[in-house]
Amino acid sequence: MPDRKPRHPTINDVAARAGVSKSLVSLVMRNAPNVSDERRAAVLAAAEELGYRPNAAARSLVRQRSGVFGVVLSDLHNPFFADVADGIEERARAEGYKALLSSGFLDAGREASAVETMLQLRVDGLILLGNVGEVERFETEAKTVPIVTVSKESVSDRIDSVGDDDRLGAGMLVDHLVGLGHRRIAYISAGTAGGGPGRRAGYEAAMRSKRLAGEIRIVDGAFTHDGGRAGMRTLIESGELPTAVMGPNDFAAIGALEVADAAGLDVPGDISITGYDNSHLARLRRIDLTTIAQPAAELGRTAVALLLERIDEGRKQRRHVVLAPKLVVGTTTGPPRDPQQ
Amino acid sequence: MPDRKPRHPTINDVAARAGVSKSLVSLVMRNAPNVSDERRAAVLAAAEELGYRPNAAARSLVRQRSGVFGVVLSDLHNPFFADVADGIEERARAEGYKALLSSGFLDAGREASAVETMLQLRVDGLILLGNVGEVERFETEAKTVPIVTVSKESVSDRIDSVGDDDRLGAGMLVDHLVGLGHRRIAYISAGTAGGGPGRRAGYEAAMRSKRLAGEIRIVDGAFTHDGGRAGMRTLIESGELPTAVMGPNDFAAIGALEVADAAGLDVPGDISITGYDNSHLARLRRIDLTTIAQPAAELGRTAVALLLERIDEGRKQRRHVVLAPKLVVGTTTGPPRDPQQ
DNA sequence: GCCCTCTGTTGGATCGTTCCAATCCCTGCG
DNA sequence: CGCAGGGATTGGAACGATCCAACAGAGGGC
Repeated sequence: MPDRKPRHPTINDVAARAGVSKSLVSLVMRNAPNVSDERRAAVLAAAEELGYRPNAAARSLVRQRSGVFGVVLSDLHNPFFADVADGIEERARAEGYKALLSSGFLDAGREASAVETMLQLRVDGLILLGNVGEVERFETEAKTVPIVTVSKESVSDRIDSVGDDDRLGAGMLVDHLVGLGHRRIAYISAGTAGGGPGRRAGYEAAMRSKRLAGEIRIVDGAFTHDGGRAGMRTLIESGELPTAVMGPNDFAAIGALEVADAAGLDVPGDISITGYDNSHLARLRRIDLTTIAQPAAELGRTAVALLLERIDEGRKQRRHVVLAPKLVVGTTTGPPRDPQQ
Repeated sequence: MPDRKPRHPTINDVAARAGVSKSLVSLVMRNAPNVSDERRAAVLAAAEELGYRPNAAARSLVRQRSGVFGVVLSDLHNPFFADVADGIEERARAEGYKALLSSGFLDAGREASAVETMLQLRVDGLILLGNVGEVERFETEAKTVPIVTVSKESVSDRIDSVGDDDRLGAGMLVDHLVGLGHRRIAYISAGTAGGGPGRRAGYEAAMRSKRLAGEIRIVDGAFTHDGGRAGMRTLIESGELPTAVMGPNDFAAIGALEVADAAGLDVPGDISITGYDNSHLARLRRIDLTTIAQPAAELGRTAVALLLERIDEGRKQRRHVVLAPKLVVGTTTGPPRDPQQ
């Protein structure tokens, strides 16, 4: 069979061509000092001619570190995660690490399998972005690799986390709405993924502290467009429309917004809608959602910093970093038509 | 120093604990036949107890294949790429491969470095999604790894590609606009990335075939929100507003839309706007962009299929697969206010 | 002239797997 | 009873890098 697929040249091929030992090639590749200029040049030339490229698998095997951080994000379509990923990559690169991503497709099983892949690759650190499944599943693996979750507080003391204060953020939205005169404020819930539980708890707590415990109303949804749609449909079909609806994130809030639009409801006249994340989706002029801004890139950078603390400084005890959320008022909220006393 | 970080257990640790040879552990792990039930059970139990996880680096080193496809996407924020990535992952998984992603951050240098990382990892195939740089840079590496570009036709005969017919798609938009009565149709260009050149060429060709060569007008932009904004601003500030503007993709078109809105222009009354991709952004009710639908998931699946043809069937000659674009009419296009003869 | 240091270079062991050939044990058949 | 054949198991040689101890040669100091 002619035209066999050429094999990758190895360090030995380069050594033979440059007339030096493989050790010297290795030194040149890692550009170590104490290599004579002529040999260095010869090795580089040989490598160039052969199209040599170090084999990361072999390197990682002997060095016992891969120089890679794995990022498993729950949903590639959520722009908020893209912002966080930017922050991760930026910081990782600055520290000499690569970031490799994998999607969990909003499914606990596929998420776990993505994590498994990363662990088999022996990543030097693992970042879970808005993961769907229970963080504690990875308790055991955290003994050998540092793991950080973003937007979801971990209760394991081997797993670090970084997020904004979801309870506080949700509370700020309730305060904002109540300040406008709302009382019947519903919440579209999104299960246990990411900041779901915290936001929901924040909503409930804030409602209670405003003496609106009786008005607490939670419908099922999800962190997706469709999830928001479903939640809003439930509310409309119930016949008892609240005057305001809080979505678990921007994505879902926009779904809710669309259903409201389609039902002929005026936003915010008939109903106010809020999101969470301040993704650039929310900032589209025609959407202009009232929402909570999370410092996405900062979240990403911090996640990397937490990994580095464990790797370089050998930190052993858990850290949970909480960043401050910020209210962003758009045009999807306003006073209710008939102010309630 | 107490509490040393535990090392990963190896196949030898499992073998010792189960009282068998490492070879047998290897056989069990790959669940080979001809292993007695009792030994198999013993090995699995030992592996479980130790939390054994195969080391992908070691495996890939000896097997000379990693079981991984690398995906370098130019922009994590572009929802169109997320759709394509879904298709890639789906098909890869079905074929027993993993897909790992890396972002090129819309920068040729960082893109090249992401590709380099993938190559060092010895991925079994590489997919470039809407890449910014010249595909031909990777001509040499394509000798050892199959490479497919999505949304950008390659002129190298070692690199396959899959995309929709950008020229045709752009032509369909021109036809649509001309059919509505438009003549002064401008195009916001986005350089050489992804389908840029094809779409632009399609626009120019269609204008000419409609005998509107004299109306061809191209302003600089980019495949981003800001790129579309800048293009639209240029048009507005020129004082000579066209009656229709075509964006190079949805993202940019929406940026243009926002600038038009902000300038108090009625869309489509004063100006019609079109995009490209039919990303779910375009389908937001409040946006409802006229655009061209690309079969995103199908693009992704096809990209994987092309890799597999090279890997499994040893195909050597180049293939370029072109899928059919489809016009999706929204409410951002309509007849011009003063129909031009 | 001898020893010591420093610079530059080298071979061999090693990382954790897979693969291959070799071995061992058992069963059935002539 | 001997032997072929098959199933189950094993040790050792890869794979392609890094790291370490060792060493050659050039000066320098005494």
